[in-house]
Amino acid sequence: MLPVFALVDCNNFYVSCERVFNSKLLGKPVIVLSNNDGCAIARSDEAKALGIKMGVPVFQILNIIKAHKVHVYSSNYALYGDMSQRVIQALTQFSPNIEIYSIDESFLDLSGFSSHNRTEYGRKIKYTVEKWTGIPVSIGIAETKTLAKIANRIAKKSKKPNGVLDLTASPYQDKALELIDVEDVWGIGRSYSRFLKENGIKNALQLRDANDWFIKKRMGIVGTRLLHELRGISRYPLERCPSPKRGITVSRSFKQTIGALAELLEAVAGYVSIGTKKLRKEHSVAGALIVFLMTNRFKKERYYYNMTTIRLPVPTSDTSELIQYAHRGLTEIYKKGYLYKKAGVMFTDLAPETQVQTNFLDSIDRIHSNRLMKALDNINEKMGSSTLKYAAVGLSGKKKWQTVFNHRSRSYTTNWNQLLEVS
DNA sequence: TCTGGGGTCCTAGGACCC
DNA sequence: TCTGGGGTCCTAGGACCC
Repeated sequence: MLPVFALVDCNNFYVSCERVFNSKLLGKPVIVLSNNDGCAIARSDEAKALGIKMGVPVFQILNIIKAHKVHVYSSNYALYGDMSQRVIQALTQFSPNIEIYSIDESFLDLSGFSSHNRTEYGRKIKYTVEKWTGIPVSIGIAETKTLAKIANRIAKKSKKPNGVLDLTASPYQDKALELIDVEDVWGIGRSYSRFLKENGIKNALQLRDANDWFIKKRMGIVGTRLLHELRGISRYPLERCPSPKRGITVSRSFKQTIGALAELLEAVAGYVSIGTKKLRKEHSVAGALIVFLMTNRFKKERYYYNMTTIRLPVPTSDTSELIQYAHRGLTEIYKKGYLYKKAGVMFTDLAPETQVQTNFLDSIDRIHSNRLMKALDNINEKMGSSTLKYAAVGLSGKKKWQTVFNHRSRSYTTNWNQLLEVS
C-alpha cells in the first residue's frame, strides 16, 4: 500500500499558546521572544502583516512595536512543552502511527483512507485538536512528507482549503507546486535556493522536473531524495520511535558580557547540571565533553572563540564529575582580557548507561554516584528544578549569566502557584 | 546599547593500515 | 628519477531543520 502522510502543524505555536490563556490577544499583533528577550521567534498573523520577520532582533523593531501596540512575550518553554503534549495526546486518537517531528509538528500515517475520507478526516482532526487544546492547526496530506509540507503550507496560507488540504493524487498537484517558491521547499535553505535560482529553478514544480544528474552532482544524495519526494516517491518514512540522541548541548548567551573566569565557571557548571539531567533522562552516558566560549559574534573587533574536547576515561552522566572536567576545559580555553558573550557544553559519544565499559583504573564509586544522581533528580522533580544544586553553580543573587525574561506570562499549566484565575 | 538554542545528516579530506 | 591501490575511521565544516 502506498503511504499517505498528514502533516499537522500548529499555527504560530508559541503565540497560540499565549492566546489560549489570554483571549484578549486574539486578533492582535503578538510576538514571542527568544532567550534574554533578544529576537522575535514566533509571530501572530497580525505581527507578520506588520513586516516583523522571523528571528529579527527586538531592538530593530521597537518603533513597530510601539506604533502598532504589538503584544510582546518572553518565551515560556514550560508552558509550550506542556501544550505540545496536549496536542500530541489529541492526535494519537486519530492514528496509531504518529511521528512527533518537533514541538509543533507531527506526521500521521493516513495510508488506507479513501480520498474523500481523507479531507473529512483531516477536518475532524483539526476540529478536535482545536476544541481540546485551543491551539489552531493546519493539515497537509500527500504521498510523501515533502509534499505534505507543501500541502500544509497552502492549507495555512490560502483561503479556500480552510486549513486542510489533501494533495494526494490530486489533479492540482502541479498547480500547487508552482505556487511554492523554491526556497520554501523542505530541505532547501539559503544556499541551495540561491544556487537553484541562478540556474532558473524558481519554484517547486521546476525543481521536481529538474535534471536528476545535475541535482545529484550539485546537491548530493540529499538532492536526489528531495526530487523523488517531490515526484511522489517516499524517501523519508514515518519514524514512530525517536532514535536515541547523538549529542546534548546546553549553551546560553549572556545579557551582559562577562570577563571574569569565576563567573564563567559558575555558568558552565549550571549548563553541565542541565545537560547531565537530560542525559540521565535519556538513560545515556557521555563519552566526551566539549566546552566552548566566545565573545559577541556580531562584533569583529576583539573577537575570540575557542573550544576543547575532553575524552572521558569512563563514560558518565555524573554531574559533579562532569563539572570538574568542564571546569578544567574552560580554564584551558579561557583568555583573560576578553568580554565573553556566550558559553556552552556539549555531551557527545553518547551510549546507553547499561553499556558502560568499566576501567580498572577508575577510582570513582559508580554505584554510589548513580544512586546519588537518582536521588538528586527525584528531589528536584518533586520540589522544583533547583531545590538541590551544586555549589559550583553559585549561591543566590543576581548573576550576569542568568537568562532574562522580562515579559514572561505565567506558567498556567505546569506551576501550582501560577494557575489561571477565573474572574 | 540591544542580535536564541538545539538538533540531524552528509561530504571531503587527512591519517593510517595493509 | 621512478613513486600503487585500496580500504576504514575520524573530524571539521557545511547545509539544513525547528
